[in-house]
Amino acid sequence: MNSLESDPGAEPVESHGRSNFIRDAVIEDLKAGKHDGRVQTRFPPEPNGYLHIGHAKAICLDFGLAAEFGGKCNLRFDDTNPSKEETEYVDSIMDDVRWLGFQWDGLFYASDYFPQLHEWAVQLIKAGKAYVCDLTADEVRRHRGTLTEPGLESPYRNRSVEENLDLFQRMKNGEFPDGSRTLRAKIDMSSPILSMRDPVMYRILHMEHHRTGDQWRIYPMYDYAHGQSDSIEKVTHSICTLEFENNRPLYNWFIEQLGIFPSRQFEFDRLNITYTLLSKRRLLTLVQEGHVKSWDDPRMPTLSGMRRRGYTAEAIRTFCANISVSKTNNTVQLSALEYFLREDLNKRAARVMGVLRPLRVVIDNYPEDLVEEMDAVNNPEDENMGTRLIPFSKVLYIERDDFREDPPKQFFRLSPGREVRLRYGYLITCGAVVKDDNGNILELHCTYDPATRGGKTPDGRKVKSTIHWVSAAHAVDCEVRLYDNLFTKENPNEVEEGQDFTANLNPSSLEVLSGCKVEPSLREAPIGSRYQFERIGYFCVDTDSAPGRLVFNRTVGLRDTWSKIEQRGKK
RNA sequence: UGGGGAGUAGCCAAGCGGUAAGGCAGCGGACUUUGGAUCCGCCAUCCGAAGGUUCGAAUCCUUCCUCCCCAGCCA
Repeated sequence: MNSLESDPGAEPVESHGRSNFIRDAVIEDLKAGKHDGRVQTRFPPEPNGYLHIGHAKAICLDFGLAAEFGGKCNLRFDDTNPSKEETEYVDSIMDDVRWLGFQWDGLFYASDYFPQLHEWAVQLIKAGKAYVCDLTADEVRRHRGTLTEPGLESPYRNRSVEENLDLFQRMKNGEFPDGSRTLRAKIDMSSPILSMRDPVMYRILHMEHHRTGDQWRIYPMYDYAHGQSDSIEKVTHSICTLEFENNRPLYNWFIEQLGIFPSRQFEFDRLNITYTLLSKRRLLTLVQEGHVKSWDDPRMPTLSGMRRRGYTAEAIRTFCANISVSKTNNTVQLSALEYFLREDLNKRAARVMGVLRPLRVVIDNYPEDLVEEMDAVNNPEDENMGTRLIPFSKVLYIERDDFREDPPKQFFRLSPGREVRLRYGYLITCGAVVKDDNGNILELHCTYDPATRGGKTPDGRKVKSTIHWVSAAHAVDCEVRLYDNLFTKENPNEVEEGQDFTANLNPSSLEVLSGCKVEPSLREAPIGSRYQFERIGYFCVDTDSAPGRLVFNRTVGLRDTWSKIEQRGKK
């Protein structure tokens, strides 16, 4: 997994400076001289899964703001729940952030702050603001009340400071079993804000932590750890997603009670994309239940999956900059992501010719043993990428899709009696169609016009179509993996009663093609390298490749006007 | 239902009292040795609804409607 080190993707990140309400707030604070003009953010993932494109939006915001205003952005792992967290995730997250093109200032872990957090808890107990509660999880829930009814105070709410101190110490010492007691903040059981109804600060968990080992038997809850961690690092703008708006009063409460640096929380909308699931929990399910091969399966919206599929960091950043940041629930169409992907790949990917579904073509009037080297442009968008030579010979492969025995209206490609251009080759005219006993087309016999070498037409004659090809004797065999949406529904979460999102899985999200033919220049193509197969799409060399065994991923297809016309004709 | 958020085109999204930016998608056309790329044009008399204030309202006020989040010892 993650074996694309060859592509650090760390181009310098320019700040786009596109306006959004959080950026506006930062500018306001700067104008007001807040924090002496200091801007500091943080990206705080929990290491319980791989990062996906939704995280990329947050990363671009957090790091982008810091970069734009000369501030700092830390990477902080929110590792307060050892039951879900692993170092594998920590490592992948660091890889992904770097690959996206960002470098953190400080690298921290919430677990670094366990001692300080503990000390503050003791301080709150002494101040009568926290107490040890012996209620079970179930009892706590029943005491919490409902949306419309106030909660009930815990019978343990008014223990003496001494008793609380003693009990908390013994919790810490590991004297009590999991779930038997908690430390709770003493706030207000009748608050209309549920998170203020004496929230749990610490729970007992006899569990190995990925960093602190068996040092702790009590672990702080998110609400008790997050704001203080921000505060310790002197984060000025703590940016998170909308669902945490409910937690903001509590975030502020701890900071105020403790009288520590007042980090301020801002919430923005999380990213949704059609036909895509962006939830670590669900992505974990896909991996664990084997619906995909791994976290970096190219069909996954994880950054590692997208990277393996051939996405560039630049394309993802441009996408994030363009969808902007607001507070509305939204679902961006997949086509928007693909647009920015193609836009970037168009500029950087070398053009090559590759035939996915080969159809043999014999040029009857071409000399038996002649091989000509044809000049081809590597990238019409970038002259600096130069040219290369492609061998042309008597027997070629063309795409099966580029031939129709009985061409529909508007089909401009090859058909009996018709002339087309072989890109950088010659103009050829189709003669005989050879079939087997079942009527399957085996090969085509064509004739070429020697005056059209390189695909030129000295007589000014026009052909309606130019198609790609590969010389049969020189072609390199390879496997090509075509990907389609992982889900068949725009909203994969929309399911019938009794089903779960896996019911919307697309059974043909992966199509493996073998016996594909690519031009010889690709023989030694390194893993991760990206190409445009002319007229087909963008492809990259997959990590499953090995010497003598080339595997390509289709990153995304080219815009396909013909298929649109054809679809329209069918309706 | 108590609390917290949000409603501008098919999808994102600017706009902050002076008469609806931009992008994606779509449609038309030009160009083309990729049906690619590029270029040009079209695409909201209207901003969830209804009232009101104002010379003037997407922007201010009132009421209503819809959607999202919160009742983990998850984050």
